[in-house]
Amino acid sequence: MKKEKMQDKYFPKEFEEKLYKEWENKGYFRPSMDKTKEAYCVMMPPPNVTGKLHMGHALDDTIQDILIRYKRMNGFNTLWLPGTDHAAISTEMKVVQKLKEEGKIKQDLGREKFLEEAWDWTHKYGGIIQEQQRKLGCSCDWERTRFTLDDGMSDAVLEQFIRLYNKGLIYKGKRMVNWCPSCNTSISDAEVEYKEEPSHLWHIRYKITGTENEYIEVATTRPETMLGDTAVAVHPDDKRYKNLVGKTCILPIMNKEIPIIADDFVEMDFGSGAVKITPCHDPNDYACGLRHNLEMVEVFDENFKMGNLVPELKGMDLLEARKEIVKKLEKLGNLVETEDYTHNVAKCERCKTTIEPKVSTQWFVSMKDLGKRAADSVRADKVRFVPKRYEKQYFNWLDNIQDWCISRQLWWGHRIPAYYCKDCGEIHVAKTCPDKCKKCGSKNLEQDPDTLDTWFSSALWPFSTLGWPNTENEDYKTFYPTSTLVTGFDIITFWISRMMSQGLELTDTEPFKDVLIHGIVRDSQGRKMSKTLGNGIDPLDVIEKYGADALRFSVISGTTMGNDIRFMPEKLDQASNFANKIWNAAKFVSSNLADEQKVRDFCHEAFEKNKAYDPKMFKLEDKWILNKLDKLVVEVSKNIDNYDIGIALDKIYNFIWNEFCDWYIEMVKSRIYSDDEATKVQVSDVLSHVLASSLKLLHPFMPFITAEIYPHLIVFGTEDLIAAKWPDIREKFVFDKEENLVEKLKKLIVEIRNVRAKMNVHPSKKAKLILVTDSDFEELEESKSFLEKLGFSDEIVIQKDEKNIPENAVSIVVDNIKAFIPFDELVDIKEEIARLENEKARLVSEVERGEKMLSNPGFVNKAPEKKVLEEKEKLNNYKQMLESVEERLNGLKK
RNA sequence: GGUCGCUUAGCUCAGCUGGGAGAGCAUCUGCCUUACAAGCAGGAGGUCAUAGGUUCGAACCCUAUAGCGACCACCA
Repeated sequence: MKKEKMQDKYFPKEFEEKLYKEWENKGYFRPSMDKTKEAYCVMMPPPNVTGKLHMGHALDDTIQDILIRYKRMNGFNTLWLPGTDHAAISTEMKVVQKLKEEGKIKQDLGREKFLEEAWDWTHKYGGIIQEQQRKLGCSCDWERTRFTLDDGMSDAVLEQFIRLYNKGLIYKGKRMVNWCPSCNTSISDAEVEYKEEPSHLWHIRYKITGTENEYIEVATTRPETMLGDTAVAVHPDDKRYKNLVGKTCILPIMNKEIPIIADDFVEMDFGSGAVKITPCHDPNDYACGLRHNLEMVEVFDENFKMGNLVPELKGMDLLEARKEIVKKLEKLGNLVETEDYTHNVAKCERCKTTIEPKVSTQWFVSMKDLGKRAADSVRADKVRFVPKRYEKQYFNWLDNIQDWCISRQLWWGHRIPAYYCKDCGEIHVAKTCPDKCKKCGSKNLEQDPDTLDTWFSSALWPFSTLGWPNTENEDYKTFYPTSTLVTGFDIITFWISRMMSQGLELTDTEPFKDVLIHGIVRDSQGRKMSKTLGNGIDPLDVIEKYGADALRFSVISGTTMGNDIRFMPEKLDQASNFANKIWNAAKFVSSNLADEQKVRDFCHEAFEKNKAYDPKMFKLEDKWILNKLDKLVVEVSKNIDNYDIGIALDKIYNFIWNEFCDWYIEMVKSRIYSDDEATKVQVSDVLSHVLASSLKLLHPFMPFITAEIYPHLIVFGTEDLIAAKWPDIREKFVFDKEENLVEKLKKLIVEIRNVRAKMNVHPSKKAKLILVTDSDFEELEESKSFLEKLGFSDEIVIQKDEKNIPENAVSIVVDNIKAFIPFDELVDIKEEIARLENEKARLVSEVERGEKMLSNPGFVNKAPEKKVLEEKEKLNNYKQMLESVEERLNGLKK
């Protein structure tokens, strides 16, 4: 079969899309479901259904794709399951916004119509990201795509809710929750972020009841809440206020008598040491209020405007009211001081609105036991975090966990499966509405209007996607628990800890074995990419310009797991230069291969099966590259297994560029162009094998270019690289000796070149090269052709002793090889002596260092034996070299 | 406030369990050598933040300090 000629230039756009379609059509993304193979499964963290791909996804997806492709090539039954998340608040906000633009509001529309709108929205904008993931080359099984609001997934959520409820782990309770006045819903602690804002600390004095001029001073950042104060608290040990505890004071403006109480949550050192207690509008105050059985007075109305406590302020915006109240207090003489103060303000993660604490009835998951189990499991090493340090963040969260508020006052999401009897109030938790109340028999039942936190369904992702609660289906049995979870550190608390706790509770096992944490992608200045800064880089623009392979390379090369990545556009140049280099090398190799059948007949299969190499088949440089390649395969495999994918990629990069292209191809060019067919067949075979193997190693990282090139080579098995077998791992490197020799010769060549440059020898001036060596004699004989590359020697003579060396020859020593180049009249003896003196000085210091090390009893006794032997050998080499240099020097000086 | 991380070449970053400092880009020198000038061959450039300690030996382990960053908690 004649191979098609490769395109002249590397244009990724010309084949990336074509290849992807081909892979998808041929079903390569589907798991093999071969029961004899070990399963490997990755669940893609579901992006927001209406989201777009950003650099974070590009990184996350690339890592996962690398793992999946690697495992696939290693014969695993691989499943990478993609999907999207309904993203409750985020999507609902967008739909509300859209309605607003049409002049409609959610409540007028009604629940059913609103949900229709939301589904329309989802269908319209959903799936964009999945198209983008295809462009990136993600080899996930699209046929198994899941959406968190799918029927199956919804059923899993109901099952989860009911099971936890029946076990008493879900309860409904009145609590102080974080309330977002803009989203109009409660949100969980994890959805709150804090932002420093400049503000003031107002010091206000409350008059002690029954006194004329005695006050107690409190400090607050929110004077507008003082209307709802129902106590003043001091620390029980605070001597300043000891005598006041139990007395009462007068709340200004309201002119209300409130108690002074002692509670040890008060910090004596802060402010005045006395705190006003507003149970309805501060979490600490609320807790304190419950402890002391204080009156609960709401200051605000349900829209977070001022309530009716002071009629003239009714309906006023909170910040306005703050000013008014401060004015009033000042007038009344109760304002003591206004201090500048920056404090952390709670903000809604989604819409950045200031969060208000609010007492309301919500559903909670009791997290204490669940959290402990999740933490213990990682402590017992049932799940491995990579890098390990992120375990601490995980523990930190779980060890201090609060109950999880899961109800949201939204419509877009899984509706809480709780039905209330309107007659007797009985709660029924069930998948569908019961016919009648189990207590009073009334048929007047109504479902809870609230929906569940998005993360409640996400917590089930590793198993609900596989068909749970049906644990008998093939996918669940095969792929659960999953293998590796890949995600960013920002989501450890939101997601990982919850998947762990829910997974352990509902499936009785850890949902994954490894957790691979990566950093975030920052801009070139190290800033977070954000919409407001406008510094985001659109991965699609990058793909358009440089190709997906370059993008993938740029986020993986030279990075470490868990560390942030600064995105340097220069790296894209490096990446596409690399791709171009590969392209050209492949073009060269493929167009110069000998007849395919002859190559196959020759010895090609020796590479494919784990056979020992036949040394007679190869030239020195072949052995060198083969040995290097085999070592590379071992190292890269090990690196990927350890998730050191950045290191793995850089090793492949270095091998292909520096070893294969710049040395091997250059070295064998004369053989490639040879008229002798046997020579050509031989070198074609090695060229094709080494390049094809490198492409295999590189394929997980840069799938497109590798797959495009691969069929142009002479390969065994499938021509579709995505399904090719990972290169064999050889136990023994039989050509270590040859590799070593070539490295020496490479050094020698460099040295010789330097000497020539130094001596100003014209390139056209040829010379004789005499190599003297005690060992490796045969190999040196064999390496004559290798050395011919030097190009300046008329003649290469190899001998065992230093006979017939002309006096004026320049000498170069590399390990146990001595080279002499008689430059005839060209050699300036003085310069040569100077050069040798330099060389001698270098060697003396090396010998000194070696001797010092080896005469050090600590080193000899404590260092690993291998290391000591290495050092000994090195020292011997240096000594020999030194001897030879000295000899030569003495000869010249005479 | 608690926890964690980072500090290595001009820039961006690697450096596995301690055993002679690395890559890419930038820069300098010489090459338009028929795969590739998006290239080739060479070179220069580092007290591995600082100060102590452990060790025969420290970029790596320990302690402290400084600068930067992240996460958690939140103080009214």
